[in-house]
Amino acid sequence: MTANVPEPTAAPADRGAATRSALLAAAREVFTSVGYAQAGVTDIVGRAGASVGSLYHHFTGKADLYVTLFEEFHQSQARRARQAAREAREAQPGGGSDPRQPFLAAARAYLDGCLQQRELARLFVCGDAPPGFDLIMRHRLREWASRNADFFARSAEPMDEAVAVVMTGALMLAVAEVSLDEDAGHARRLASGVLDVMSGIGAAPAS
Amino acid sequence: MTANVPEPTAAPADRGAATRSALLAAAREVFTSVGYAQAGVTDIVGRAGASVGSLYHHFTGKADLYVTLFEEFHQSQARRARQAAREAREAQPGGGSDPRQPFLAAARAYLDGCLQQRELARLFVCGDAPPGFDLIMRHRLREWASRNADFFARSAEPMDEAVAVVMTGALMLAVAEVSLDEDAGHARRLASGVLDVMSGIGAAPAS
DNA sequence: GTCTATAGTAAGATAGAC
DNA sequence: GTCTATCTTACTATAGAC
Repeated sequence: MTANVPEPTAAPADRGAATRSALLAAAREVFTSVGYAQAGVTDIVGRAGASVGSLYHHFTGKADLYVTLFEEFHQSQARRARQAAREAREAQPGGGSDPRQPFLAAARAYLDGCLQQRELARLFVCGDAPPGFDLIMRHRLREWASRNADFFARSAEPMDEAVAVVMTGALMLAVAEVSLDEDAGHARRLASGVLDVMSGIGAAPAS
Repeated sequence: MTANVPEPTAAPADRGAATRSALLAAAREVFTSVGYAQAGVTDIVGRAGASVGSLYHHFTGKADLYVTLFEEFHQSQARRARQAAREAREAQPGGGSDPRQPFLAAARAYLDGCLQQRELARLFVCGDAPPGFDLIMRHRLREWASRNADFFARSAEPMDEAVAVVMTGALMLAVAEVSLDEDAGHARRLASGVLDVMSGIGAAPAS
């Protein structure tokens, strides 16, 4: 019960977490301003008020810093999208009248998030990334879309793989084009247009 | 008219071209076996029977070697696709009965090429590439699809940009998935499925 | 004009003290 | 957990022979 030493065990642990956060924040600033390749590890630790050794204690290296930034961004995006899908599902009149609406709402939320956090989103699609990153991003979006597209499965057979590829591919390029577009208005219209086109894909051909 | 010295000026020039070809062939072998990052320039020039200086005479560096391999692959693919589009257009009964058929034939030819040159195609989508490469590849496929999708424009308004994004994105991911798939049969079926889905995209919604 | 051999350089990664 | 000093690696560039 010593009042002079508040949480003697918790404080040091928080200090590590604070360093980690500072490193991530600094990395975000440096990466978005000069790009990944140009960014030096020394620049990042300098801005974070930390040192090279700290960086390699918390992360495996520069690439890990970059990937971690993306993982956090993607998780945040997925949260928004999940929320939007839930609202769209509840807003529907009947039971499962149109299982595609939640997915489209989620995709719209994802694209909206890219528009709102434009600078960060641009970092991940500009092509200046650690080797193998686009594979990681592709995998994340692939599993995200496949999971959400399970809404389709409830209607008929277990969701055609080809439809998932088309949907995911379209979304991936839309994310890139929207994020890189200088004209915000044009980007917004493009996002809407892509969603319109995607909404027609599930339509059964009158065979 | 000296018969003893056949083309005294052409022979040295051919020698340079031969070195260049040898370097490209060696780079292809090394990259496809150990990947881009792991490949050393010394490995490449060693296998080519050339030297580091030769490499930097013909190319700007290791990245240029990789990009050149892709440009040649893509050009070859585009040639095949153009041929397939022409045949599809000529095979059509009426005049411009369905402007989508040539595009779909071209896309099918592109995917077929990836299946036939699987090892090389895999190199470009595995994620192990010089920084900024996926941006180059995206740009090439984007302009290729936009050019081919002009077939759509002949029917109504100047080709919706959103449709182009969906088509290109779908094709890009299909190329990646098909190239990386271990099971050749599954890859072939997936390619067909994606083309089927794409063929339904242009269909006018009954508004 | 083409190639060999050698040195430069820069940046990320690590070892070990505090 | 944090830091400083050091190292290693591999791409890049250049000088000079054929």
